[in-house]
Amino acid sequence: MTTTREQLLEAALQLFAEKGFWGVSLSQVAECCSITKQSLLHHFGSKEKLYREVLGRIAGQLLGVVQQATAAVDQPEAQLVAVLEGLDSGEREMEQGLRVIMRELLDIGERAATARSWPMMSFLDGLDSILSGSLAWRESSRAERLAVVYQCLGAVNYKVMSRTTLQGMYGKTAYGAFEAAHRLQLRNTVRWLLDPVGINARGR
Amino acid sequence: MTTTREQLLEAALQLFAEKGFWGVSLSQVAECCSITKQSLLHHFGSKEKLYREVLGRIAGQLLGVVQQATAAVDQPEAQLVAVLEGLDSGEREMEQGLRVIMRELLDIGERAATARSWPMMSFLDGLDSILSGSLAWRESSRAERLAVVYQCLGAVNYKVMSRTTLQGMYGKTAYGAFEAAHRLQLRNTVRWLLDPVGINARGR
DNA sequence: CCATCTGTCTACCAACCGGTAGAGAGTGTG
DNA sequence: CACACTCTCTACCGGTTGGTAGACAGATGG
Repeated sequence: MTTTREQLLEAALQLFAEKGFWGVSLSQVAECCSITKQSLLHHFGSKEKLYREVLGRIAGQLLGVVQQATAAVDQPEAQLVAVLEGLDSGEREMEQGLRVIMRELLDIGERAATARSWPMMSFLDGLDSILSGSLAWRESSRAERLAVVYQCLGAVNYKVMSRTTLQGMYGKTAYGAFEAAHRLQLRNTVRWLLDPVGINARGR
Repeated sequence: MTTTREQLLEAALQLFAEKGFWGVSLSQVAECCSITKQSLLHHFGSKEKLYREVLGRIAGQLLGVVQQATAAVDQPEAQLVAVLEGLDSGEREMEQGLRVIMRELLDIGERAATARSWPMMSFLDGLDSILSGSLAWRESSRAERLAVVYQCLGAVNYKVMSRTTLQGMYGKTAYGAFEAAHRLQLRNTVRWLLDPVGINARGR
């Protein structure tokens, strides 16, 4: 049985993903679980704390994707692909998490003043160590690896963020074709990025 | 001389970029130009209309980047690189525009119900036609080209969105190294993506 | 000189915001 | 039974929101 607290967190995740921190009111979150705003406040103390808890959940989820990928397969290339496809699995909770993270990225500088440790740090570290394990990037600088990681993450994230829009713009079937092409394209790119033969061609 | 109206639009762009539609109040925008909220409303009628006008400006700006790139150079590869580097030029107004667009992407589904034609459509079309002009993608499907476009756009956008965060996380000098690596990496990827020799290797 | 238009202002509105205080209900636990 | 604890509730707070009504100043133009 799911506790009220958990239901609240789930509803908060969804709403924060859809409308962002400033776009969501506590009463809206509470209403989703058919309780009053004041009961919600009893559970979490403040809006900021609720948000932070949601953020923590997402961080854990992302870390889980990395751990699962590194445990499942051996080759760095396959691991990276597994992570990226994990993020792009289409699962609702994952998409919502990525949306919140993206909003968090956009909002930083505003609420960031209230010292909130960036929860994605360890996730990035995980990806970095995957890359460090590959032949192609074994002796690269951290900046170079981060650039590669960011290129992959950017491609996946931007696509996930755009899903609703693109579906509305092109229709569901056309979007399906795009999604398939994007997935294939990304996999090929990763293969190329981690191909040790191509090092010189990449101009490092 | 810049009119009050233009000053307001500029301030609105900056604030919408920083805090999003719901995070900005009309009084804040007005305060930036030292007038009252009610005077602002006199100019634009409503918050939604002000926002739409800002969005229109950004769309024009993005379109300008594409037109400038296609006018300046001939080869599709160089054109695409020019567009991407135009987006990533570091210019304040451009970064703010991209941030607003990203927020718009995230918010859609919420305010999208109020029938707002997606202003990025023609921008995407421009990139699509650049790609169509390349040897590698001349006979591809629209979905395939869109996948490539999205991969590039995603990489650039995600990096621009993350700038503040990464600078705070790694420091300014380390971020500079990352930025250089990312730029180089992206250019190499574009070169590879548009290389007609590699078509079969990409598994199409 | 008068009429019109533009821009800004003060004053105000109902609605909602995040958060507090405190009461009541239900559930163990001694 | 009595106490404590968890949860939810109603009632309320000061402050802010987007938006309206109407007055006033200054320019423009017939």
